[in-house]
Amino acid sequence: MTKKKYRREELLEIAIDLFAQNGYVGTSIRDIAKAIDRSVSNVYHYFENKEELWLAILEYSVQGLPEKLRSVAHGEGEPLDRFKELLRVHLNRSIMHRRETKIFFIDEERLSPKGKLINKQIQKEILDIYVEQLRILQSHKLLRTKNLKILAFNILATINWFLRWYDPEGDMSKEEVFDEIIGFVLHGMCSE
Amino acid sequence: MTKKKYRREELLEIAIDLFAQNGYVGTSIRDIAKAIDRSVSNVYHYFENKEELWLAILEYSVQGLPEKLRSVAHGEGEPLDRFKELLRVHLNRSIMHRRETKIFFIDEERLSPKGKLINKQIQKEILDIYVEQLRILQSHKLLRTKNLKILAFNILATINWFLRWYDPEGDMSKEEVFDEIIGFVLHGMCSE
DNA sequence: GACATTATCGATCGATCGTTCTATTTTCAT
DNA sequence: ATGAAAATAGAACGATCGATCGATAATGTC
Repeated sequence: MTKKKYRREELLEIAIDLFAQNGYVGTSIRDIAKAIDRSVSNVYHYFENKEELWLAILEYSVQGLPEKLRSVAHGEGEPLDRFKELLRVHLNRSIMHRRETKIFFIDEERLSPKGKLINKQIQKEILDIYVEQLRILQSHKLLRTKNLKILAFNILATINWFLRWYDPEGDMSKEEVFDEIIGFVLHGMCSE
Repeated sequence: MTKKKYRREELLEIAIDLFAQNGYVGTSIRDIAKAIDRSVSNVYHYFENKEELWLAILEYSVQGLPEKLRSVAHGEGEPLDRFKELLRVHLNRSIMHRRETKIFFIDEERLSPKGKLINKQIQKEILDIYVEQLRILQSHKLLRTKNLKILAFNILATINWFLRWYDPEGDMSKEEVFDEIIGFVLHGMCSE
């Protein structure tokens, strides 16, 4: 039982690596099988087809993100502090699931209708969480704009883009970078 | 003479459409040929191979972006006004070359070393332009952070992400959205 | 130890991929 | 009008793709 899970998750791990590096279309079942030194049929033994494998990865990692964000958003404390915590948790989760998060944003247009739907749905869930939190901040007169949706998009832009440039081996610590990003989201680039 | 250019650019236009929609790996030469109702060999008559076609698209559209941004950045006026204009021109250019800009950011990892190099180079050029302008603003004590590179990344995040969510058919005009984004970049989400 | 289940493999399928080849038509300068 | 050059088409190549098949090996249950 645990053995079965284990061998299956080994496959998932390898697939995550390859998908993150070469994308959905750019990764073949043979690539995955070769990388883990198994046969092609072995992959099909654990996953019905290529897209189910892809979706299993999403389920394996990204799918839990909305729930996690919600639990933080609905926590205690000052609204603005909660929002900062939301950003921090989101950033942290992105970096902990770096590969899966990358996968989530590449080749999204190349999935089947079912896959596309799931992808879009998760993205919408996350957007809604942010819009909801922004609405609370707005009711406290803490925001400088009333276009909550665009504001949420801009915030998510900053969060989702950072995986593209952040280098874990760089000279800045994770926390420093997070503070920098959160500062930007809250106050932008200007000093006054 | 113009005929040759014309037929070649017809091909480019179709290729841009398909690449933007299905990505580099997701678009076959046959797809392109079929879409424009020509033969596969005809495509190879105008472009040496698939990647040269891809690079021709970059040259055709995106390659001119750094030059354009530089000309705006080196223009006249107050530094902060110049920077706003820089953002506006960049956003406008993105939306005018919507498909090509999308192409520029998808499948970048799946190119040959040569293609990857060109892609990275253009991105670095653009980043440098922003860092340079931010340095000027910093010397005028207009910035709230000293991490210019991270700040530039965050700004570019907002600009480059907006193509993912902006709907030209939506109820907000282009200019309204631009103002919203520029406001976010300058002052973030908070009112004070 | 017998037996059903699970895991794994190699071979193979038809489809499609990027690319090349040869041949034919069209265009254009002379 | 003629001949070179450019444009186009169709067939084919070897490689690879996702997926399936039947057979074999490993595992767990009774």
